Amino acid sequence: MSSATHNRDAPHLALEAFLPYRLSILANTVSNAIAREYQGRFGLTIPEWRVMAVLGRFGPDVATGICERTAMDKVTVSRAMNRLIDGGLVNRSADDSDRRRAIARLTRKGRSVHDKIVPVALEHERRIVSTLTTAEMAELDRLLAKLQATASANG
Amino acid sequence: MSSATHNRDAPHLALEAFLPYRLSILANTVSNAIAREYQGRFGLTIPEWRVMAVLGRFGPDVATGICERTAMDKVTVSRAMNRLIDGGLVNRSADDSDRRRAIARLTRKGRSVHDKIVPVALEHERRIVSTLTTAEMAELDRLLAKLQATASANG
DNA sequence: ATAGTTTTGTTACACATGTAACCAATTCGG
DNA sequence: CCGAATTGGTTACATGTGTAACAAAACTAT
Repeated sequence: MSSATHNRDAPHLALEAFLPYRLSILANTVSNAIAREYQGRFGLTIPEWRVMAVLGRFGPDVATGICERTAMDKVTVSRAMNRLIDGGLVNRSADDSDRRRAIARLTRKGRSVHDKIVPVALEHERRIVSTLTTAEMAELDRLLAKLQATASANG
Repeated sequence: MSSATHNRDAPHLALEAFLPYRLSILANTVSNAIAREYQGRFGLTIPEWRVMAVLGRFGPDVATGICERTAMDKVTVSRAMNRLIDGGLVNRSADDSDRRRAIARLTRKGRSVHDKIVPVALEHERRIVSTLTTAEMAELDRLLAKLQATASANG
């Protein structure tokens, strides 16, 4: 096993304290843990589940709307939607007033799957934040919002 | 444009407040912003830069060690290392006491690139956290550590 | 009306990724 | 010792991803 000491005489990045790195690890750990559940039980990928969550949360929507709400690429959304349609979880109907647009909505089956996953996802989140006090949760909320605002602006 | 109101009478997930989702967006926003800089200027991918950061931070190491420190898959590390070796940024020498192991280290060129990127990465991080007070930074640090510990345990 | 532009969504391509299978070196058990 | 299990690392395959090119529909403005 190599030493845990770091180089003192050269510039280096304290990776274990570097915010982008920590955020990335944390986000992956959390997302993957939840994803395992709905991938195993329902065969859904992360983009697929996100599309369903948006439809369940905000009602029928066009692909562009889902892009905005999920921050996912439109290609990713397009493909996720097609897989959901193949699986019978979502259907799509043309918008008569603008035939480029296709309005997606959860099917009865899709709604049923959605309603089964939501509690699982919420329970998972609850477990993860369960070590935080109410005040800490509020503070986390505030800090994440602040960071996101700055990061988006600098993007 | 569809309404911003949500479904009140069915279970739904308030995506915009859902922690895994927010973490994922934030981590991607931040990582991509920094990645653009070292991809554009040095042609490095995120895994490649992470390998270099670990070698610069902790000194020569075997692939397994890098996997542990970065939480990246061993295949990802293997490929990133090979690209770095092709580019002359890293070299590898067999460990005589265990010839399965190959110890990677930054070349002079690799060290030079590393030393150019570190300040850029730190400056980027500084910009992002610059809206936080010292107390908020400390709190963020604490909260992320707490979340990571719980998430890892539940993984 | 109609040419040019914008918007919505899909397809083609190039590339990154993880799982699983694999090879080679080492260690473990008898 | 010697075969079996383990470990370090790479390769093959299937899949996921984003950029760019594209097609179709709808605006815009003469």
